[in-house]
Amino acid sequence: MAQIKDVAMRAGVSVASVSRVLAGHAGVSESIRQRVLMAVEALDYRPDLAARRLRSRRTDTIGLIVSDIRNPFFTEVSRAVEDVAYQHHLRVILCNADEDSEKESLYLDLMRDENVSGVILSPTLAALAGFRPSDYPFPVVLVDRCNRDTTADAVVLDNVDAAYRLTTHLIDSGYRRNVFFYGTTSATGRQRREGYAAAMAAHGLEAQAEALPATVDRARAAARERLHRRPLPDALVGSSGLILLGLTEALREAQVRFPDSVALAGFDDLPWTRLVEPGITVIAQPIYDIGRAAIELLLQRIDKPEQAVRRVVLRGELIERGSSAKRVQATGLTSIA
Amino acid sequence: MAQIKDVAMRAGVSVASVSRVLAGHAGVSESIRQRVLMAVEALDYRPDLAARRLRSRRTDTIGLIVSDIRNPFFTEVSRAVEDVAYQHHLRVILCNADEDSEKESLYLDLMRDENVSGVILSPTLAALAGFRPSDYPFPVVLVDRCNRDTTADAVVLDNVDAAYRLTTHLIDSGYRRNVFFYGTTSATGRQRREGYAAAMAAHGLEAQAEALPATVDRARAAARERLHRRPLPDALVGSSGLILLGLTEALREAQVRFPDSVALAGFDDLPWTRLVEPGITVIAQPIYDIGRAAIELLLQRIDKPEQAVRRVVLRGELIERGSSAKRVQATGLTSIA
DNA sequence: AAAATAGATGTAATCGTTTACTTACTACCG
DNA sequence: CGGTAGTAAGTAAACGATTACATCTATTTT
Repeated sequence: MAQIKDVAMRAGVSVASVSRVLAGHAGVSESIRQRVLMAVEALDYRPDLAARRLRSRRTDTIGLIVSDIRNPFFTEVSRAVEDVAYQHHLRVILCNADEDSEKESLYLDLMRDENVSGVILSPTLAALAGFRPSDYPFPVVLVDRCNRDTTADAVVLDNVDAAYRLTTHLIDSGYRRNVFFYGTTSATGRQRREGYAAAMAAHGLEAQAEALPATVDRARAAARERLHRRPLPDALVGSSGLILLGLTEALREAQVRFPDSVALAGFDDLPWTRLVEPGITVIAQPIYDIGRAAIELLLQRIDKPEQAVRRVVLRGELIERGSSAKRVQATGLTSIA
Repeated sequence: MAQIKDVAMRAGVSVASVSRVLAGHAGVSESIRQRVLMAVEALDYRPDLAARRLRSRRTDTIGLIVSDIRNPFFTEVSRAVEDVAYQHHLRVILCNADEDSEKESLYLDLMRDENVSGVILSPTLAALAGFRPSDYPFPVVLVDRCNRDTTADAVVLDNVDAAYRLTTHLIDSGYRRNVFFYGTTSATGRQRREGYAAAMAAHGLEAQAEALPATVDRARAAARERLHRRPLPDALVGSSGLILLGLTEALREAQVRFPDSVALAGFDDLPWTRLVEPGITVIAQPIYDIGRAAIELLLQRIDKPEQAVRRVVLRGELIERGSSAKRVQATGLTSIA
């Protein structure tokens, strides 16, 4: 394997010059530049990254810590992050913290060991409470989750507003007894519940929110249980893609047709929400953009560590489908046997 | 930041002893061992990974190169790989090659630069043709895609057999004019087409296979086109989860009900295949197991580079659902206006 | 009891870069 | 014309571990 000194020798220059050419530093004559590049080419020289990282104290690596890459939201975020990162010659270390704050801080320690240039984090509630960027030896950008009072770079959806609009849409469509299933494990679920509650209150309706861990299984179980209680809800609302999936499965399983018996709506415009007849009304998040904004914020922060803290809030788009079709006013006939 | 010499000083031993204790090497007395561990604890010492990697020439990092992490198949594979890798204190570098052989070899070069311990690769056709593990400076395990004559560690599904069983099931259920939509960009699609063709031939039926790039959009377009031609197929079969999704969208869009007008079946037991009424018949792949087998194979290969080449073939499970329900024998009445 | 061996520990070389510092040269200015 | 910048290139000292090799002690062997 060719080393930098081999290149230097072949080009008839010092190793310092080779290093300078490769780093793109100014102040190196064109003739040396050319000779070095030719030698690099001829020897197929590739710098040893371990040595470079040791000496330069930079790793050009970032960490991405999410709860679970299998959650389609984070899948898409990770794809965006990786696209942009690789374009900037950065590596990405992906970590699944499984909504477990212990695992999360384990991974954050790992990031320190790796001496990463920065981290994109979708924090657990524990990490978010009293989160201070200065507690970490690297820049951190929060994604998807962030409290109102958190002072850190962050990219989030307008959760409260989106849930408010979704709920209002249901009410306007004639559904009044709307039950909101939300994840308690993250700040996002709480904020969406808040928007839901506000919309219900604005119409003089009683909020019924069911708190649960944000998994498909738990959502299915909770919905199943709720469908056995009376009075039956007018609509079920899921605060995330996973929860919405669980709700949908429960309705199918109980053979409750929507929107005839119970309407349905939720978050995340995943392919299946279009396929399930008659289509599910959702708030579509610009997920790829969220990921891209996060990595771009991080790149800027790495570049200018002292720059003012910034928060990017993206707007969710309401997509109306059959699952929340305007209710035919035949009150009293909507309950199932 | 504490260094190894600080630890050595505090423990009253040499740096070599500290290194040996941390590496878990034998031949170090219990008393020194204890003193070192206490000093490490007291100073919160964390070894510098760049230095370690430079000197030891090992990175404890592996590469995972797939076409697109957003493909649920690879999402699940990556989760399995990461789970096992982190358990073994290995980092994972994830790369999306987008089914582009140029990008793929770019990433393979990157793996060389990173001096990874090994790579798990879902190869493009170009990479697979004449693939030789010895062409790479690191061990490679193939996943999902592999030719009959490829001599390399690999983990794949019994593609030919699975497609054969799926097709036979359709034929047995009364569907004879079955059109197979398969991806040409990977070896997997071709193998599944082979199984399909064999099953059709075994029943004296004419195979109709539509080749296309394995994306949702292309599959939807191809199916849409086919649904405008006459005679209408008895069944559509998709050779992957993405293709099956495209087919399903096309059927919905054309308002063709399945299985009444046209039956439907395919690969990958994704959550939505259960939700779409009346459920879609699929071959379920043990995806997590595929990923786990791949990383385990890689770990063993790293451990014993000279070990014989191994191939793990996992069996797909046929899950029958409504989309391929036994046809009511009312021949001639199945075409739509 | 001397020699050989094994085992624990320490010393210092090494991994392959980047970069601070030195040197050489040129050009400009008073 | 001497002195002073300014620029381009080179020399060698980091970076912080691991590990080959040397050393020392204790034990076994002859």
